[in-house]
Amino acid sequence: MTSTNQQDRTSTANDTRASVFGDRAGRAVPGAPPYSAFESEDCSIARTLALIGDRWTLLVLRDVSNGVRRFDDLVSHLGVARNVLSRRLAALIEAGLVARTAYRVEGTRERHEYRLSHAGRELVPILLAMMSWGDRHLAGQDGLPVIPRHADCGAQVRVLVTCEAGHELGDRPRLRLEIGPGSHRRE
Amino acid sequence: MTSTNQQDRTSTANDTRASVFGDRAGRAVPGAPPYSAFESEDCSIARTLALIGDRWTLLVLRDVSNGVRRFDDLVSHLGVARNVLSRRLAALIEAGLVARTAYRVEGTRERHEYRLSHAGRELVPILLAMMSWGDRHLAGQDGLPVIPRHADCGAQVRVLVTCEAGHELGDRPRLRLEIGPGSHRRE
DNA sequence: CACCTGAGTTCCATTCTGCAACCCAGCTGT
DNA sequence: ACAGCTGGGTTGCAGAATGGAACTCAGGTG
Repeated sequence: MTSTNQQDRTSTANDTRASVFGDRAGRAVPGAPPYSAFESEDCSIARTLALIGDRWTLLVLRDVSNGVRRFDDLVSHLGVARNVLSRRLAALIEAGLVARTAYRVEGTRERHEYRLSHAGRELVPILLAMMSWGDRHLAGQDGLPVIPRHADCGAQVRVLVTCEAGHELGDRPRLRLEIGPGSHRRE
Repeated sequence: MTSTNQQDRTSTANDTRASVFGDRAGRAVPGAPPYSAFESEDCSIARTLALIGDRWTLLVLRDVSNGVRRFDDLVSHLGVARNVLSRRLAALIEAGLVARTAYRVEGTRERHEYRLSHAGRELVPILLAMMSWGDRHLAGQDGLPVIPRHADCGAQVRVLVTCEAGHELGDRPRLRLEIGPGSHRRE
């Protein structure tokens, strides 16, 4: 309360229940319930993290997407414990992010390799966003470790936040979150 | 070996040491050392994950960026244990992603709140990329939990992968990784 | 002066990770 | 035929991270 100038009709227009996100003033749309009034689990970020948010999974996906496809290669490149890798891969296969396929090199016995599924491949933008942030904030004095390029034209690749009206929102996008139908109130 | 047709001059042109990333054929540029020949830690993804890659940190950042700024509010909204939150916040402050500031509401005693620093705000694209992936692959039948909009124009926001030549790379970008000066060979 | 609240700490029980050893199935060389 | 190697794991145990609940502490209130 103590709000001067309150127009307070419980909503701005047809109850969008908007909240702030990356705001500057820290003020929600007046009258709208705050973000914290909705379940923390009703969130695509939370659900995605439940799948890939442990210490190794994203590194496994990074390596698999970079052509490191075999169990022992992953163990030796990542330094992950074998049992942990085994469990992670099983979970990724279960979730449909990775496919385990058999192949035979001719004269050798059958082997397995791991590849990203389509859904797994769609995680690449997340990896790119992390790479970009790390490049800006955690690069050593040697320069960038890795430069991602467009496979077709060779130009450097980056992640942009844009809106459907065509604006480019920059590195620290100022957003307003609209609570959608998939959110539920707490308590 | 057993490679037919090897042109094998240890590099394509001036030693770009390129590797594949999100490829389709699984073949590295001929002659270039594979991705796995370089240290896994020389990677902005790995460094970023070392900072924010645990079970709670990204959710804390999500909540803080959404205006949930106080310790007890975070505990109750996230369901995180108090000691864990305490340690996470300390680490985030230490890393410069979050600032802890005192404020006083008038007549009450001094309180603290957590806000994202500029560097912390720059993590928002990572959160958006995760949200977008989760929206596509893990949405319930109720619809999207949350819709991010441009604070200025209200249009829906999305994350795009583009290259500097102006191409749009789509949801499953096909990349080629160039090993940069910040990478070091293993062994 | 007793009580409340926000913001943490401290102390354990449980769970997850790391390490090393072991296992097993196909080849391969002798 | 059989010992050895290699890829691809599983098992068992020690140590680290997490969850839960109780305790602390300071400032403000009735």
